[in-house]
Amino acid sequence: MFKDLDPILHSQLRLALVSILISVKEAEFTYLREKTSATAGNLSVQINKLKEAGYIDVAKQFKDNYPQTICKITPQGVLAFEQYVKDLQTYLDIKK
Amino acid sequence: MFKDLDPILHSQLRLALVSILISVKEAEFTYLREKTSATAGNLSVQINKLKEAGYIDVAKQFKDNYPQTICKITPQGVLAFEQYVKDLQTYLDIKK
DNA sequence: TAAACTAGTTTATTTTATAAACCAAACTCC
DNA sequence: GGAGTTTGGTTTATAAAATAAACTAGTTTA
Repeated sequence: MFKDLDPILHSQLRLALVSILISVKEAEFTYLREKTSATAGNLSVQINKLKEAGYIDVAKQFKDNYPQTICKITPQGVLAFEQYVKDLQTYLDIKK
Repeated sequence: MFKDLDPILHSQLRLALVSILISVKEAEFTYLREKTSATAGNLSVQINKLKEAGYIDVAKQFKDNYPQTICKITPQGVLAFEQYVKDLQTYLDIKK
């Protein structure tokens, strides 16, 4: 009946991040921070979890003398998101 | 952009419970336990949270000598669920 | 009448999410 | 050129949540 929901994605902030990254393909830390209104600390932690899950790739570099963190969704991340949406349907489609 | 998700409903088990209760209008503890495969302890806790949030009504009685707990969704619970689904769309509809 | 089962609740443990504090380097501007 | 501020984060601490384990109270069965 109900499918188990991927706990990595069943988190408001991480879901938002993956949602953004699927639509833009690549985004920097500060952009993600603005779009999600997350605190930097929380964002840092959740980005790491998504990275460890293999759902995003994270590249650190310097831009205009400042550190810059760039995130990109992986094929695995796309699949996980699609599966999550499918699984979620089992909770939302209410058959009368 | 992203709407905050009702934390009461953004939980796999509680979402499943509300989902069931919207479709059946009334269900007993043991039925909910079977449908969700939850442990009794977890179910007990989550039912109480939904009750405290005003999303369900809980009635305790005896049936065939055994205690029986019956849960029913409230109008507020229906509204909260509908809002949750709407808010969730902001995470799932990806505009390319 | 002892063992096992029903239908839960309560308490404890683990896991998560979040916030607060911190860090290093770069700018600002007097 | 040094104090204070800002950028772009990370790490650590705290709060909240989910879950599991242990317990209660009573019932049925052998």
